[in-house]
Amino acid sequence: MQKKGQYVSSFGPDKQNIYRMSEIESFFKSAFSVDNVIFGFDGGDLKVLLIQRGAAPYKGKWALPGDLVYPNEDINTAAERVLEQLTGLRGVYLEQVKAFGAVNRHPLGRVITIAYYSLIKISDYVVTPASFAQSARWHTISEVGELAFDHNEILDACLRRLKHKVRTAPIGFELLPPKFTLTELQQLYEAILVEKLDKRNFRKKILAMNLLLDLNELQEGVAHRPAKLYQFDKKNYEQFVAEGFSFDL
Amino acid sequence: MQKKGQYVSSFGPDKQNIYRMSEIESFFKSAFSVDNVIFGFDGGDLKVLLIQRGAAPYKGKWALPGDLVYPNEDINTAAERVLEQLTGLRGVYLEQVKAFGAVNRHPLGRVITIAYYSLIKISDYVVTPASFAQSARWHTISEVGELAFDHNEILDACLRRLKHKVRTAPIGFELLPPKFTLTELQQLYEAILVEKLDKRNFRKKILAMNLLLDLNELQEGVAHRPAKLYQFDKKNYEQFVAEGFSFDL
DNA sequence: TCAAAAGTGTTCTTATTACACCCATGG
DNA sequence: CCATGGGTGTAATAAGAACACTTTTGA
Repeated sequence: MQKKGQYVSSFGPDKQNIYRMSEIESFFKSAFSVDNVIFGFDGGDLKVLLIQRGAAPYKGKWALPGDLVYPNEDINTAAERVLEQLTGLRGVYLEQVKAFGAVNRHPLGRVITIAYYSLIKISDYVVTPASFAQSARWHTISEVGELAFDHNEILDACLRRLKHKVRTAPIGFELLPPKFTLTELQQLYEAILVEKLDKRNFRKKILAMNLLLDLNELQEGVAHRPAKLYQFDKKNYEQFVAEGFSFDL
Repeated sequence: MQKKGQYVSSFGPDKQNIYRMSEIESFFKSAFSVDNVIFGFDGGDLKVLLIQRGAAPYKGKWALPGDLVYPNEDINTAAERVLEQLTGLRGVYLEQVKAFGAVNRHPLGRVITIAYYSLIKISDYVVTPASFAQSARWHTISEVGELAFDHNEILDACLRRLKHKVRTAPIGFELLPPKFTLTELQQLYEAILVEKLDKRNFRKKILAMNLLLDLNELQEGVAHRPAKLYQFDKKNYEQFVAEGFSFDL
């Protein structure tokens, strides 16, 4: 550990010569990456999109999709790029969670990674022809085994963040098709929160928010009473927020 | 932007030769830093400890204390080191918030920073002889002006996190001396939340949690009825958490 | 006519809010 | 004896939890 007084402070108040390479070059032998926990929902389970590694280290292991951040690329852009390269999707919900920076988290060098999660409609995802995408598969959250690197820890942190966020912001809809039934919505929440919810209380609460647009359409071809279809009313939500409303489920 | 199929994925499933320097060396021309929002409370205002920069860039501007992360140092360790070098304190509350990685956030190179905040008892802080610490001053949060780099954005993010966390975990006590009155505790919450609280309701709620140990001691030397002194009961808190309790104010 | 999921209200309990006066001390 | 902040309880309202039966469809 450095002794007191050598403090640098974002290139330091006291270090005039911070750019002498003899002093500073070792700081530039590191890299940063982004890793993206891509969540999907198939009507029953919450899923995460993992790729199987084709090269060492951790060859054959499942891992989160990620990549090194390019020198001229914002970290958010890097996360969007990883998502788009794997799924072809743009403009989906994406949130940074935190950085993971243990010294030995990557066996081949010092790599700090920034963890993101994104929410996609699983039906929008089609396997792209790119070779890396061939090795991608959806995994049910509860059945994810041991992952490469510190990716289990990253997945856990993103899951915790999602569980919290889904109760305080209307982001659950990002995982559903544009038209959905109240039961589908409830099952989504139950899958994320890992908790059964009371049907009547759930419907009462969500409908009272006035965020769902009743499409006056019904399910078709189901062997039971067809459910009404709803859509998330984003315009209303934004107006309510402007008036001081905050989503709370 | 890279074209599809060149995806690397934490050194990639498909890149056998990722370590050929011709391909990868440009990723290692970056650095990471930590920046630490050190909060304190003086009985009236929430404060943040800033340092005045003595060198370009942003010479003379106030900035968050921070430093580059050493090649063999965990990021949390780096944040602890920054805190200790500036304040002499160890083992205080410290939490990572998120990474900031805009390409041009640092004018002299590509530096991604990981933001932390910490909570210290302002009375424990004494200016250390180290030269960098001479330039450190406590600033009332509401009076912080324009800071160096993207430090206003970082401060805002840490403040938002603190506001949330202080309601869901008993971390407010980290900012108070070991013995405190209920009014001091309430004023702390009011300063952080920027909101007046009802005295009776606040006391009822906090005392009902059984987290405060009544020390059977009174304030001395005050020109009014002396208040009872309390202490945070960490043992009780940990036991309650184990039993399923969660702090909520 | 059966199976399967949709849809719908009320009661009870718990938490939140609003609010005003007497008390103990030092100056 | 005055000024200052400490300390206390209750009633009204709102939010959350528990709970069961009828409806509509396809097979």
